[in-house]
Formats: sequence, C-alpha cells, structure tokens
Amino acid sequence: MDSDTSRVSSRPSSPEVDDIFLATLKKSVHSYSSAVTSTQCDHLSELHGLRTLTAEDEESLALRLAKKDHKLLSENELQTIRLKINSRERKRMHDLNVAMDGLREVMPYAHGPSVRKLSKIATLLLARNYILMLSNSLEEMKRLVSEIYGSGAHHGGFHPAACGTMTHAGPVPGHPVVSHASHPAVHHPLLPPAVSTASLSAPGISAVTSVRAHHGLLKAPGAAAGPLGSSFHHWGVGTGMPCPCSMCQVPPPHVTSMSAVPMPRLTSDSK
DNA sequence: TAGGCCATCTGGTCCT
DNA sequence: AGGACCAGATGGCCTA
Repeated sequence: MDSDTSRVSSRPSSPEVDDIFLATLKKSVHSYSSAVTSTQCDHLSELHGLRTLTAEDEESLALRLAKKDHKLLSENELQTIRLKINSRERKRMHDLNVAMDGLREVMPYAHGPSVRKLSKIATLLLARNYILMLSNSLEEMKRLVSEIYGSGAHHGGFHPAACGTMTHAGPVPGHPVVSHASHPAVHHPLLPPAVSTASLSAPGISAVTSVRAHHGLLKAPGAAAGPLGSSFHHWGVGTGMPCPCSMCQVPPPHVTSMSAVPMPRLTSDSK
C-alpha cells in the first residue's frame, strides 16, 4: 500500500555531487542539442572543459549564456558560471526542502517508514489548516477562560457535559500540540479516523487531487464536506460522531476568512 | 500507460 | 555585479 516509502528514502533532495555533475552535463547536452552535434553528445566527459567546440558551437553558447553581457565568454568560463548558478539554485531548493521536512515533522501526521511522506502541496495545505485549527482552539480557550473566571466554572469539570459519552481520539505520538484543559486528550481533526476532507482543501484545489487518499489523510466516511476550515470536529472513537462540545464548532468567520486573504509578496512587485 | 510528484536546469527579474 | 527568487521546461520515478 505504501510502496512509495522506498521512493521517499531513495530520493534524497540533495543528490551526490557526482550525480549532480553528470546530470548537469547531460542536461547541458540536452539543452544545447541544437548547437552540439550528436557525436559530441556521445562524449560527455569532454564537456567539462575538455570538449572542443566548433566555432559555431562556441558562438551559440556564448550568445545564449552571455547575451546579457554583450560579450563572448570562453566555453570554460560559461560552463563555470553556469555550474555555479546551478549549484546555488540546487542549494536553495535543498534548503527549501529541509524547511519543508521540518514543517512535516511538526505536522499532526503519522510519521514513520511505512507512511508515505506528505507531498509539498499537501504539507502546505495541512499546515495552513493546522494553524487555523490552533488559532481557533486558542480563541476558544480564551473564551472559556473568561467564561470560567467570569460567570462561574461552566467548564469547571474540564469537560462539558455535552461531550457526554464521547471519547476523544488520543494524541499523536511526537506531536507537540499543547493539550488544553477542557480536552485533556488532544484532538487531531486532521487525522483519521475523523479526518475531514474539507480541512485540507483549499479554494480552487480539491482535496481529492491535492492529497492522495493513501496518505491516510482526510478520508472520513461520511465526514462533512465543505469549504476550507468550515468545521473542526472532534470525533468519538467507535461512534464516528463529531463531538458536540463548543471546542468542536465552526471557527469564527474572522479565522476562516483568512483563506480569502492573499499573501503579499515579500519583495515589491509593484512597478 | 497516464498522471502526480519531484529535482534540476535555465533565463528573467529584483534586490543589495 | 552578484546573489536571491521565481517560473517554465524537461525528464525521471512511482503509483493506480
């Protein structure tokens, strides 16, 4: 089922330098196939400063890589520059992937060798919903605290009677979520068995396409479908029923409306 | 085999 | 000028 595990472990985001270099050479040959003859393609090793180019080849390369400078660089110089730029870009993407892995680690999602790694898009969407859920929980906590200290301890028993016989799903191992008083057992609305497909879907992105079903994410039979953040439910183990307590209700509009707020670019695009 | 996901290359643009 | 960032293109790997 999770045969993709091997893929995850066998596909490091930062391949060995030799592989990178070979890939670079291959790509270079491919990219410049219009300028490099097939015979030259058969001699990859010559590309690394050893291959001799025809005058046409060199001119073509120079024009394509250094047209901004309006000067013709030697093949070695161009190759060096190109490799340097490529290396930087690889490092940048590698750092990005490291950050993405770090995000995955703190997500309420089962980790382990038998669990398929979240895709990038799924990670981002899940993170977003997770933040929304936590924000909602925090707001609710504040409300409960003011309620307790204001008009007596409605939640004094740390759990509303409304929750009745509902049993909450247990916490996810390793998950850093802080449990709250009214719900000693941390809820994970984004996880089975009570995962709402809606919780991961974003406007314009269907949950079905954005998250593969075998992730074990967000496929709760009969779970209420709806727009992103429409509901965060606790689920009674064995009952399959959402917890009716106030913690489980629809997030306030000001929270859900975040989905409509475009994220501004850090760098100025206006010009 | 089609589609999803990913890494990489590449050229352009913006920023310092 | 050099580096960071971005998006398009490409090809590989994997799954259904």
